Amino acid sequence: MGGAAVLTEQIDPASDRAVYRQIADQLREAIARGRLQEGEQLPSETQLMEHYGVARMTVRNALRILQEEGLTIAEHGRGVYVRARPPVRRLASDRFAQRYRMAGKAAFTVESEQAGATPSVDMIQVSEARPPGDVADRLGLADDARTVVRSRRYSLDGRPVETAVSYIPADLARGTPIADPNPGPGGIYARLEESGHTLERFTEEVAARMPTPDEARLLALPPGVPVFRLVRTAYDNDGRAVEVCDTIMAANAYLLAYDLPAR
Amino acid sequence: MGGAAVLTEQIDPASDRAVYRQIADQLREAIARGRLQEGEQLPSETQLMEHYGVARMTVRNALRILQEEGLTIAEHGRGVYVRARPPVRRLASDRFAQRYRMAGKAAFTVESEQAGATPSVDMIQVSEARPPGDVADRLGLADDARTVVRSRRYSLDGRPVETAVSYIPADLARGTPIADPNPGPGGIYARLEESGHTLERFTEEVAARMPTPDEARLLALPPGVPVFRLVRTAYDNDGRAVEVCDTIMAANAYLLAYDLPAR
DNA sequence: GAGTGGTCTAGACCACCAC
DNA sequence: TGGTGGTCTAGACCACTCT
Repeated sequence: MGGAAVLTEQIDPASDRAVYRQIADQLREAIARGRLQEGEQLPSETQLMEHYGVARMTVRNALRILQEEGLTIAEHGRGVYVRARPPVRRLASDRFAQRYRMAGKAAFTVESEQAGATPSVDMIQVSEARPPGDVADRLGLADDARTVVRSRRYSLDGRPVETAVSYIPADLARGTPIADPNPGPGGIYARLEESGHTLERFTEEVAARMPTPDEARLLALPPGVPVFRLVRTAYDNDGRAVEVCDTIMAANAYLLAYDLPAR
Repeated sequence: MGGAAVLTEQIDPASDRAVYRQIADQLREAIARGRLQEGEQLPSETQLMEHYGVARMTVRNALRILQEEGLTIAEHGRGVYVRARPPVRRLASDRFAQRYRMAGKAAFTVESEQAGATPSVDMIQVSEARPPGDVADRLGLADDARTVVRSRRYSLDGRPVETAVSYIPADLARGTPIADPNPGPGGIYARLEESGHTLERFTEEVAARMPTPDEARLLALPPGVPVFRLVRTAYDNDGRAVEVCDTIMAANAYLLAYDLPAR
């Protein structure tokens, strides 16, 4: 049994608006007004067909729209449900402050503990390779320079939320714990500082788009959820770029917070 | 005539992967490899049906996937095209610096001129009303306090890119140019500073999601393009929140850049 | 086994666009 | 006028979930 109680209105066949859009409008309205609650099941396709007197494809087109908007999630063999919003992590702009690194904690650990969730990391891969052109530019390296490439996936309470690929110039990383899968307490930023590259500032560039199929798979993204692409560059106290981190984040799991001085 | 030259591969009927996904994969691959260039027309539905030997709905399902991913755009009566990416505006974190306001320019004007585009503003509405609860919280106001509400839509070279709604506590705005549709040179921030509220810092909170139908209409968003929701709070030199600005931005038109100190 | 959504077929008529 | 995509019908078979 689905939420058939919401099936009250009918279609206006004289309307210019396509039938499947009218059905989507009515269901969207029911969700917005709370007549369909988070996690609640929508009427089944069969119920919708019978109520509106339309073919199955028309119903499916309506349901597809809601799914594209990120409002619902279809579960094969079970039904269509109002999507429950995952807990959102708020990333504060001081999350790379030195005081956190001093405590021997990596940024992701700090953020997760503040949010009361259990962090985990998997799919760790470390290699040495030529970086993409835009990364080489950000690092101020020649196109054929080599970098240590660290990629990994972060999860919260077992749910994947973000993938990240870091590029560190090979002359800074080669032969140090930075080139090990486990770089030790405080992460690679702590190692960079120990080797004299005190971190002075970061820049972040934030974009948003729909995920590629690979990204959707790695982050277990349901349809209708975009991703943030966040590219962070770390600079040391000589003004040298010492790391570029290219991150893909499930946009429904993050709120990015920044402080801007006005002067 | 569409880009029928890309129709080389066939479907593997023995594969577990659905036929429409295989077709989508092949077309996506052609786009990624540049065999289908930006702005180029894809093979028509008829051509795809004949080449793969499938029904029209199967072809349309494949094309819908690409559209959801933001890769293509269908134009009724013309064809399906590889989406051309609009020029991206990079928003730097110093865009509210006082030196720009001193020159009598509003932030959007400054950004646009840097990008070499012609800015315009329409749908300007100014009213006085109770703000939403989260806005009242950010402004440190009681729930029943009143604010001047300024909403508008920004366009670049005639293309809408962003809508914004500003909330200013009524005691700061009432009876000043801030409550006029045209607040004068430098915008409302200049007016606030003239009345003694020197701006000290801003906070921005950035989220991304798929647009509502209203947002898609106002921003003329094609399918598969998410929006940024950016909520900015302005604080004066007494630490008082003097404005909250709630902005919806076409995510394919913006790149947000921030500086983070490492201290 | 009954009910759900996922995939696919084979048609139909329509609205829009370019020639 | 012919080709394009947009909408809709009426079926079919399948995979998955729950009981």
